[in-house]
Amino acid sequence: MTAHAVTRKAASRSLSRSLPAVVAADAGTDNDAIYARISDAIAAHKLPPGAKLGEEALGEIFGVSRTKIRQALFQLASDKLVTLIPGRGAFVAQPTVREAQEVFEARRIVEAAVMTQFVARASDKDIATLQKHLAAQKRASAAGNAQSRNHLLGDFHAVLARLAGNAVLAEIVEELVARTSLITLFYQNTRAAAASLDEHVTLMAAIEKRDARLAVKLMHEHLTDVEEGLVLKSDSAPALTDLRAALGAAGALT
Amino acid sequence: MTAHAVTRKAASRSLSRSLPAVVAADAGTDNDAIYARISDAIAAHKLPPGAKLGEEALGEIFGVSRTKIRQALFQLASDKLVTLIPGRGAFVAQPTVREAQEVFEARRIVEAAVMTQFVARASDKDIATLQKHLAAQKRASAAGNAQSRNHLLGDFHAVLARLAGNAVLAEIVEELVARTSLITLFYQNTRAAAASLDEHVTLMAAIEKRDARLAVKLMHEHLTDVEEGLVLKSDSAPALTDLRAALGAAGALT
DNA sequence: AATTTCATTATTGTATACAATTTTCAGAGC
DNA sequence: GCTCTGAAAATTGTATACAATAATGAAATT
Repeated sequence: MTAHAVTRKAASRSLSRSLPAVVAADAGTDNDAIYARISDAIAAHKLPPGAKLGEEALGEIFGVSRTKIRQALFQLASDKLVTLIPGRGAFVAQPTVREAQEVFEARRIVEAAVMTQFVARASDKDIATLQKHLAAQKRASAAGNAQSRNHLLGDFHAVLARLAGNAVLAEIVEELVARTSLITLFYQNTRAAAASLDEHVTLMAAIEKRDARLAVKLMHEHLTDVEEGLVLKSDSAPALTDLRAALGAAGALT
Repeated sequence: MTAHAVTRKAASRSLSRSLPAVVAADAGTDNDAIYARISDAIAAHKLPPGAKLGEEALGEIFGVSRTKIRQALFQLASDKLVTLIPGRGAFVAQPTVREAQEVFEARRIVEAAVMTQFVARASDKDIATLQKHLAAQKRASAAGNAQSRNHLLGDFHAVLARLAGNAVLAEIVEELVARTSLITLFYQNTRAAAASLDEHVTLMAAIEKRDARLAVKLMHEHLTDVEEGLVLKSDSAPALTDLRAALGAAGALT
């Protein structure tokens, strides 16, 4: 009984699951497929912060009972993507300015360390993997696919962390990246995503030269740049959304 | 609808809930009281790694249905204290050597940063809070209460992180501290806990002098010392335990 | 005697049913 | 017209029931 099975989160969260696949339609109702679909919808800005996530409504959309929906919602809450208000239900989280700052501060700390480790330990194959990922970012950006591009821009950090070799740190980064995507929705992003891509390119160059000090410095600046691109949005969003539309109806009877 | 309620984890995990309280007996069956009781039992080494956590058995002990037990188990799995094997059930996690190393590496990175921030931002009141906590550690140690002492030794790090002002980092530290307590069970701790206490005292001195550089260095060394105090245990534990005994029977009909 | 097979038992996974709470909104009162 | 009250509706919280899967153990076969 060595028993080191998935701890659920590890299996589900992996942002790095291949990019295109079927984006909208029915992607099965496997246990954490529901988690992934809601999470993706939030990351893709289909579900605005504050949106009510009714259990029965979600159950109808996914064609499962409230039981599984609740599981997914609890997990999303544990990842801070959803806020549970006892007796009232689940809502897409609305990160505060303070929380946003703290997330970026945490990312600078953790990802700087991750970068150091990556440059020190990475094999040529690891670097090649990262290069291919960067190429995919460029393609999505050139193709004008904003959703895919944004997903990949965040995923780049997750992949880098995973390749750095410390799974504990990698999971922390993945969680923080997911929260960041929610933050970028809630606060206007004045900087073009193109700037982020450029910085990834510069970062990659430092990595290829195995210049750890430079790479860490660039990562730090990159994250600060992204944070500074955010500004407190004037007011808040509508908060009421058609769940079925946002999640790309897949449930029973149309 | 500002709606920033508890996200469940935040409310439940806080190691810092006051120390003594009722340790064994029935501490209610509030939603996350169950999480806390199981978590504490693991941290207190009442439930050995590998122990089966049957849903029905736990339900009887706590006097609730499997529904709530399942919630708690999922949450524990998300915190890596419990391993869920699909179709087989829940077991107290058995951290690998690799995982243990990664946790300590992560702690060094995060807690060094936390220390920097604490020294920079802490008010005199914050430092006093920490001093009082250190006094409690000394008392528990002097009293020979191993369980309370161990709890407080870990809690010290969590309190420090919480006082440093970044809630995101604080939660990460709390999670890592909880995992550490599980690790220290699975691997022999050759270093006496007294050594840990000594290092906390030294750490506190550096903090009082507001010597950030020294405090960070000491924190780094402290965590490395603790890690080096661990050795791969000869073989594994019994893995079969009487749940009711471990959790301090509180359920119905004795 | 050891191993395989298969029915039995136990446990987990999911759905449904019921209880408790909150929301909604009509109507009374000011 | 506005606010307060309270019953009805809707939604969440919890328990139970059923289905599916895994563990157990006895009988049969080699």
